[in-house]
Amino acid sequence: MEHRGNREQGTLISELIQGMELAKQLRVHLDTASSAESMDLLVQKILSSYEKALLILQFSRPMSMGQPQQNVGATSGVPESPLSINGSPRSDDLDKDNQDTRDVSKKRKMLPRWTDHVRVTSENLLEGTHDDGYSWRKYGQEDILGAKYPRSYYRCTYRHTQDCWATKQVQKSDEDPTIFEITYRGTHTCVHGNQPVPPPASPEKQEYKLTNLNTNNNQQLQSQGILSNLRKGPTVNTEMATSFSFPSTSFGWLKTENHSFSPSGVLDNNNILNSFSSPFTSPATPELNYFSASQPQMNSFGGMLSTQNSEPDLKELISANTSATNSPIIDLDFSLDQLELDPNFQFDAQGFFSS
DNA sequence: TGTATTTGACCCTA
DNA sequence: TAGGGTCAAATACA
Repeated sequence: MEHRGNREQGTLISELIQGMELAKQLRVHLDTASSAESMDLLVQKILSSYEKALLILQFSRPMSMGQPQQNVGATSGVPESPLSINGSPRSDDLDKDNQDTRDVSKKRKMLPRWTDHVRVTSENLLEGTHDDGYSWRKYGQEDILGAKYPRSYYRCTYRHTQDCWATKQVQKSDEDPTIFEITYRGTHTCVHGNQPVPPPASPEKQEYKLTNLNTNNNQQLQSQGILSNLRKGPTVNTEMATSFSFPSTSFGWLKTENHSFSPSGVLDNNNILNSFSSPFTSPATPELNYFSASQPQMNSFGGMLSTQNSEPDLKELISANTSATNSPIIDLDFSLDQLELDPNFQFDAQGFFSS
């Protein structure tokens, strides 16, 4: 099944690339005012390629991409109690279906993820002691290859009692030991936090992420209620910077006196982040983090196909997005960096995939 | 196959 | 006794 999925991915990529190339040719034809017949032929080829790609997606979804329970988990950050099926996730008598469920529970790559950088002061030198408004229980610590300091793993204290699947990883920065890099995964669904617990990202917002990341129009964001939903972030007593889990392009946010956040200078004036109004509150919900993390080098495909995005995170993002929308590209798991999309080629995520 | 992540058992502490 | 940290082992993933 794995091999079949890989083969389908390869075919899918080929079809999409072919479609893109044909679109490029069509553009050349348009520029040179070629005959209507040749352009019509190209259009037919393009449509054919994308139809094939969509067919591949549709047929492969039930097998390798369509794991509804996984999608639900990705949407809300709360897998549907995968561990409670047999009592123990390590049971060797798990049948195949349960094996799939267990896969969801183990490395929950689908969960939205973002990273805080917390500078520790004399007031809280102990790692992980900063108050981010939630109750955590440490469940592991591991030395990470190439890192000076071990990484600690925390999960929500109320995982079992309230089925809250939020986790975080805390690791001391190699460069600056006074900074702890805290990576959050999933959103809290428990009600024990010091702060109001944000509801899981709604499908509408997830859809918004997919289709509107290529806009740097602050007014548009506000009109859709996105900015107004910004929640005050972790209440940390320390100087704190927040960045996001697009490793190669982490954006820094320096906390200011009034507990708001401002760009730390990584981004230039053309960046989408500067289109947000200031003061900017700490990202607290994944969807907003991904908004902030959307790349300055925007291009097509809803603005998410940045060459700077690391592939795993990009796949995460896409999965998170699509899982909430029942889009045909659910769990699309191909190497996006193989696709060199023409900057002028406009994917209309909604229109394109809904036909 | 090596590494990262998660689990459950065990222990400590308030 | 409940809650949290430590640790070895299991497991997923690249």
